[in-house]
Amino acid sequence: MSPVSHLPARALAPRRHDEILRRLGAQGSVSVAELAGFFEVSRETIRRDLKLLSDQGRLGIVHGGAARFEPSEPAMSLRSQENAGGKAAIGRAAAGLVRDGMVVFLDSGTTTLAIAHAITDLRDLTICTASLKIALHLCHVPGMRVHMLGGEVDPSEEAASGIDTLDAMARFRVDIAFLGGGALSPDGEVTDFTRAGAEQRGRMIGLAGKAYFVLDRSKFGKLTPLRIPNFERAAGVIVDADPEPALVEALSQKGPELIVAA
Amino acid sequence: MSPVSHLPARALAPRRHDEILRRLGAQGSVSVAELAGFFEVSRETIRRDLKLLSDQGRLGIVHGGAARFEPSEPAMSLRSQENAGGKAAIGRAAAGLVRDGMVVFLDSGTTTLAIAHAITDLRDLTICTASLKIALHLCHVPGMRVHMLGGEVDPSEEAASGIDTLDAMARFRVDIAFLGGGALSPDGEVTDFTRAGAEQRGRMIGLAGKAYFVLDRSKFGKLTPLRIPNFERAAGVIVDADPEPALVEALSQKGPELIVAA
DNA sequence: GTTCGCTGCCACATATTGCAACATCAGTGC
DNA sequence: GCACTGATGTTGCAATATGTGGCAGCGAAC
Repeated sequence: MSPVSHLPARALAPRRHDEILRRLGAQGSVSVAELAGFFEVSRETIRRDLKLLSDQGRLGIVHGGAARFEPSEPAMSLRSQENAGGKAAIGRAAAGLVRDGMVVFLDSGTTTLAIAHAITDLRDLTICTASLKIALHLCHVPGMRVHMLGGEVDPSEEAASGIDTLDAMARFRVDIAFLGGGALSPDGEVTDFTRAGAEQRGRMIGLAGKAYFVLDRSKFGKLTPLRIPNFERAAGVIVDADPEPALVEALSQKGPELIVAA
Repeated sequence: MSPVSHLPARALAPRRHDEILRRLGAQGSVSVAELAGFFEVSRETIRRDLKLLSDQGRLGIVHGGAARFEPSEPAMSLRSQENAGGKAAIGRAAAGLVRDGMVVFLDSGTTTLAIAHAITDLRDLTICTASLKIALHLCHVPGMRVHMLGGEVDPSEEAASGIDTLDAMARFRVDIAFLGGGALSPDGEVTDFTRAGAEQRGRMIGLAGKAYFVLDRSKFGKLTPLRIPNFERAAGVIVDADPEPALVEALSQKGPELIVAA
């Protein structure tokens, strides 16, 4: 029977959505049965709610309920192992572009961490980064000033991100920036996993005197969903192996110089 | 009819995964039998969960259970410190003051790092810290949001400090703050080494609902040059041993409660 | 009255789980 | 080193919970 007659007014859809999102924030996950009981509606209704919120990208649906959305990228500890040699070569090549006294921005990521290890010979650098590990490493190197950008910490990157980070970034005058990326697409463009990441990197291209992307060979020809704004204004792309000729050609059309690290 | 289920609510898969990872973070390893008992599911289910998480590279499977890869061992990093036992006791006492859902500020320092290790059992905390190591540790605990405060990194503290940090701090509504200090002076006051540190801590006393200082016994009776503004408005001082009676008396005159951790 | 959106019910598809039988592993005593 | 033993890991299968799509009832808006 329909639960109309003497029951208190049934919760409106937006009210359910608010409550669902509130619970998600509080508990990390919600179950369909639990919510159906709470709102006194059928499971189908809850599922439709979840489907809707999922389409908006506000949560991820799992069997039996929903969970906070987390873009799944392999854990940091795993990625740092992959292609360590290539990353080190990129690190050395990148370090060669840096001069004493510069203000250097280092993005989060395992390749940029390799750069952090490669620039310890330089003097009087000001480092600007959102990566916890990079900050932790470089702050112990004499003659370096490290500025940590604040923000909400993304566990998969071990770095701050979000509005506060963008905000903090804008305060610096950066001589040279090294940026990571999710992939080097076949048409010669660097793309990213998340909207926020793409935005942050695109912003930095504009802020830095010179901006280089660093991508190891495992990122070649992959596809991730988001284009990086301003990409054509980057100074270069540093890689650790020759990409496909078509990719090289496409990249040279766009503008950024291709640097292959030995 | 109300579509409420009368079945025993079974834990959602993501909830199990969160709990498993949380325990891994806290204890370093988990056993299949233990988890099966806790969730009231069969061992096979737990094994399937572990297999899944292992495929994602978030843990390693061993005979009888699972262990984590990264040796960010709480035990190791803390044991290497002086008076590790005392700090751990303070950590537990501090964790006892925190409730699920709170916004917690953790100052930099080894004693507050011990608190970070002790609060991994709690749920849905928002952590606000300037310490790189605290952020790095807690960002991997499921159900915690970590906000890193930006600023220039002080190598001796491995934490951000300075004007940007003060600025970022002021944006948060903090329920409970745990602050370090340079010394517990004989007249029952917490003092600090630097002007900036004293200022930052004094500011946080005003911002937080409750502010506790944490000081292990090695800080008793020492003298450092700077008084902490607002000290008398702090909620308490947590220590790991009974101080001199005179010091206890002086402290009780000022206001903050003295908590001696066992 | 009609249309439209939301909801609940139903039948059927799919996913997850527990059980049971069997294979392996880590100790233990000899 | 070897056999024994209890605990742990694996696999196939059946039971059950959950997901999906169609359809109809009910109000609200027009």
